[in-house]
Amino acid sequence: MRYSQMLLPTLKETPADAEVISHRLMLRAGFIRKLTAGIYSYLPYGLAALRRVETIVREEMNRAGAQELLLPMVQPADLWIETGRYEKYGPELLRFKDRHDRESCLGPTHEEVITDLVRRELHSYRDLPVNLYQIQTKFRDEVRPRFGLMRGREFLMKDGYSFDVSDEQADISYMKMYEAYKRVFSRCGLTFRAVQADSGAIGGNFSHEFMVLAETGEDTIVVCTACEYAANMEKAEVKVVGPASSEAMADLEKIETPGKRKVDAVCDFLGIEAANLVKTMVYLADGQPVTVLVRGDREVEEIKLKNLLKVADVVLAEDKQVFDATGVPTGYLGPVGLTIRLVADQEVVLMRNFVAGANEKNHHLKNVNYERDFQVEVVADLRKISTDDPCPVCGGRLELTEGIEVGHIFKLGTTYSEKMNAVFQDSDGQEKPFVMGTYGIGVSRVVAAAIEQNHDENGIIFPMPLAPYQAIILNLDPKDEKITAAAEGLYTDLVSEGVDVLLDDRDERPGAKFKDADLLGIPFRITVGKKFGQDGIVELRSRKTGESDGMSPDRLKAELLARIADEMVK
RNA sequence: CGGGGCGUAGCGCAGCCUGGUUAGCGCGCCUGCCUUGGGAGCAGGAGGUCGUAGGUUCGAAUCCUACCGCCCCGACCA
Repeated sequence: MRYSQMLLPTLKETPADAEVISHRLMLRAGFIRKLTAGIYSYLPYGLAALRRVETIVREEMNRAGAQELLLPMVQPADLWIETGRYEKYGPELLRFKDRHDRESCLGPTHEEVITDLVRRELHSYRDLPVNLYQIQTKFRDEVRPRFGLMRGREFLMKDGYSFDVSDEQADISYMKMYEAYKRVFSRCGLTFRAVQADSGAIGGNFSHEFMVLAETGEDTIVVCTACEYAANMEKAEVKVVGPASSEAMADLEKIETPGKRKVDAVCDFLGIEAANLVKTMVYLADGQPVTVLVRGDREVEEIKLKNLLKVADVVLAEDKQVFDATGVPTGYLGPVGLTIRLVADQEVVLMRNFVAGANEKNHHLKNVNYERDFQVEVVADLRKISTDDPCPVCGGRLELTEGIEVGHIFKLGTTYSEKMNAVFQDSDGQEKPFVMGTYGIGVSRVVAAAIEQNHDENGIIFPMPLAPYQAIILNLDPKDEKITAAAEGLYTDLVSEGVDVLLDDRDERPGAKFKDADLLGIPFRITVGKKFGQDGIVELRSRKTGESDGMSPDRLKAELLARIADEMVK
């Protein structure tokens, strides 16, 4: 491609409404332009990067035995009513009526449509397993779109669905996708982790998120420094440390703690550690009060609580709500004698002689003990994991890191097939619901994540597999015949060798061309300038390392081909 | 949906508080000259419903009201 003929509007200054780095660079490098909140046009250069990701995804999906198809984006409400999601999905589902007054929606995901297709077309166990995928624009009417392509309302997604005869077979399909996803992100040249995610009702280790490690990530993940373990913070299970305290139980003692409501204040006042105190937190679980006990220095993980209670929503109760539910002002709540629902983090039952609120203003209790002084409904892992905790798998040291979710695979089981009566006849003649799995990759988000992970102060540094062009040739003086002939010759030769090359033939000064080349992040830059005029030398420079070598055009061709091949992740 | 901020030329901004001829600056764009290894220089030029609507006023970019749009934090979510 010739730069002079390409719609590639680079910006010297960053538009004011872009905050995160990938968004800024995508605007500056002429990738995208915003149409309205969360909705972007892809310009030729951005589309080329998107296509790179798509190609890798296709190759790996096909390799794993999946078949590509394309499902409609406009969907009838009826299907969504069948699964109950028309109500459940909420305002993120964009609904509208067509001219015949039929309720419709824009597809935010395609479980309903694919299940409908499969129930019509597949009837026998002989047809299974089958794995179908598409690469398509999704629309989710996000409350708060942000960060450019990172969280748009309209975005490009690969979504795939597997159908199997049994749970065991579905596990095999799942693992195939797990492996395929690892290959996809490796081939994209990304640093990522596959982490265990919250699999909600399904349970087990059958939900993984693929997280690209980058500071701007919206998720926090815990990774083990010693083994392969990695999990979303929300999901990370806490391994209970140590046996129960063997200390003898002391007598319960009520003490006055005037005005001491916060953990720190109580600890200072009594001269104890937060680890010897139990916090009593009241949550509203779908509106109903539930009390949670955790050690003073720990924090409640609300997702875990939500899953334990099997409710849609948990929020920390406000002071007034706490008082209404318990008759005790916040700060003096404790488990002893409390009459509302009570659940405890597993750590609490191991503690001896701890301090807790006395359920009376300005008073706390000393030497409280589980079982002797109070009972709870459930003991479970309810707190946030911390870097003090050991790895739940190997006991190693944990680290926290930010991640961008670029993929999510999930074993669905028969949830959808049962609701939609999608069944096949098994070898024994019985009708059975398909066992399903669902697998998504945020294609446009992968591009954003790649930029988050690969840039410097001058612009993007594309990993070779995602680069829209592998090399850019700078003709530094288009008015010089000799230089121009050399640049054009190199361009023609490289194109015929199958290299994706951009030729900067614009009538711009050298500085502008250098700046743009850096900004665009093309892995190799070939400069044809006055050194060629003098000694027949052209320059080959790596965007990543900044190293450059002068050489003859012939040598450059061979050298470039070898280095491109070298940087393509197989 | 709660909190905060912002809408003035394609982009980045000033002017607004304290109303007053023709609304400025830098970059970009157009023409010409000149220049060609890190976003040059000179000269000339085009480009504006000051987000929209209403109000106050002799007079509104500036004050008031409503609405619309955009960004950030939170809640939520992939």
